[in-house]
Amino acid sequence: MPPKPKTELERQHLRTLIIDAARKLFVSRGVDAVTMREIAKRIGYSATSIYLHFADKEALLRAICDTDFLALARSLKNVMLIVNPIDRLKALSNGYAAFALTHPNHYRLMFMTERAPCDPEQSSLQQNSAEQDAYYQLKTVVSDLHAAGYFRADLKDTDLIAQTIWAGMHGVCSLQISMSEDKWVNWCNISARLQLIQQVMMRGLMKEST
Amino acid sequence: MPPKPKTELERQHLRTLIIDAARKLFVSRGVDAVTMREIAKRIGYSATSIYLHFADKEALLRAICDTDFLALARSLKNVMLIVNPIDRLKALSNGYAAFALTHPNHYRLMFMTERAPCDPEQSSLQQNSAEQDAYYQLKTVVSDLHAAGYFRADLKDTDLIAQTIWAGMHGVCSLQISMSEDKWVNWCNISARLQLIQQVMMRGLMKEST
DNA sequence: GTTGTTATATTAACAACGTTAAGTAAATTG
DNA sequence: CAATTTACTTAACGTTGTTAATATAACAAC
Repeated sequence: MPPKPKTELERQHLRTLIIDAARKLFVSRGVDAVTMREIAKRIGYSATSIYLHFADKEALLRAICDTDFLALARSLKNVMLIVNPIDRLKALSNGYAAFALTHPNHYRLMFMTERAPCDPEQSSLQQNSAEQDAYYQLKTVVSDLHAAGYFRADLKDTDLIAQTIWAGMHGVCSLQISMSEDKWVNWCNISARLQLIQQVMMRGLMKEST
Repeated sequence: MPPKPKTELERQHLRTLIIDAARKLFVSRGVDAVTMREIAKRIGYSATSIYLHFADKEALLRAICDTDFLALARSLKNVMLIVNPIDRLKALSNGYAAFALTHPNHYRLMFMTERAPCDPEQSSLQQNSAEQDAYYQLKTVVSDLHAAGYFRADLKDTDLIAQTIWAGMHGVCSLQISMSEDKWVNWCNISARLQLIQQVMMRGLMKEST
């Protein structure tokens, strides 16, 4: 393949090409199949070419994570338009679970794998953006619910509430992803588990009247 | 090293020697450092000798998991003696979290890593044993609480309740293990998160009167 | 006691991985 | 047109998991 002359910011295009190829590999063949050589093959380049765009595999995986975080936030963008905060929280939870269970390998990479901690300074994503930051989306709903007086009187830290709700959903989703085939446990239907954890979160965090 | 004559069931001893060496490696140097060669070095054998006792690395990891599951159940054995089921559930949750957070690498291996599903038939552990099966321990407490009429009227499936409590605890612990260094989220104190999820579970699952 | 046979371990070696070094061809620059 | 730079490739290295080939020691049989 003949080496072309220098290019402007179509370097960026190549970066996203690499990332997309890797993400498709993730989906179709799982984590272990995502090798530098295989990624390169998919885009018609040599494996070493990837190193012209990413310092190492870790950096590439981080970039993939960024893309996935963005995809998650985008998939939740519409539910943020729901006015009623209770309905919005339910829809947000359901959307989160849907993302996790339809993209288990991506979810694994994003939330279940050891990785150099994500630094907002270095990320391409905008923190506290309603369209790019899923955690901010959750925190917004929690804030709205808090302002409307839904939560129990002793609950004042919106971060703490948000992280607890997240933990509940993440617990169900991640157990489903990594252990649902395990015969040791008599697993209940995933829908039932998702429904109950949401109910429990609501009941546990909110005032009785609700 | 001179090859000794055949041995009886001190083969078993060698197996546990390998497993223990690997587990210590897990603790001290993390998942990536656990290579067949490094394990072998620790026990003074050649890497290929391990294959006389385990089919492959997966089988060894599964055996390590078994040992860890047993260790978890053992660490919870004493709390099972608590008579009051509410106190017992609290103690069980706290013990579970303590295990997870003091042995994060083991916890990762047990509950957060892709692995051939554990088949009770092949496991060395006894299912439904109060001393070897942590899930059974949880289910027992849930059953006791259910029998004593603590749970809301619409909750009848003890498996579903147990799995939901588990998911809540697992959610907090696993997020702590894999994301606590992440700067994107303004993480609250882990103790506060553990306390709140337990409260929420109790309130969410049990009758108001409690 | 020599001879097999078997069990236990070793060293060599392979394929696949991430990654670095060295080399090559096209465009740009003086 | 020579020199440099850019974008890539192929070779190669070190480390993995794993298999093949080999060696050594005990036991059994005659």
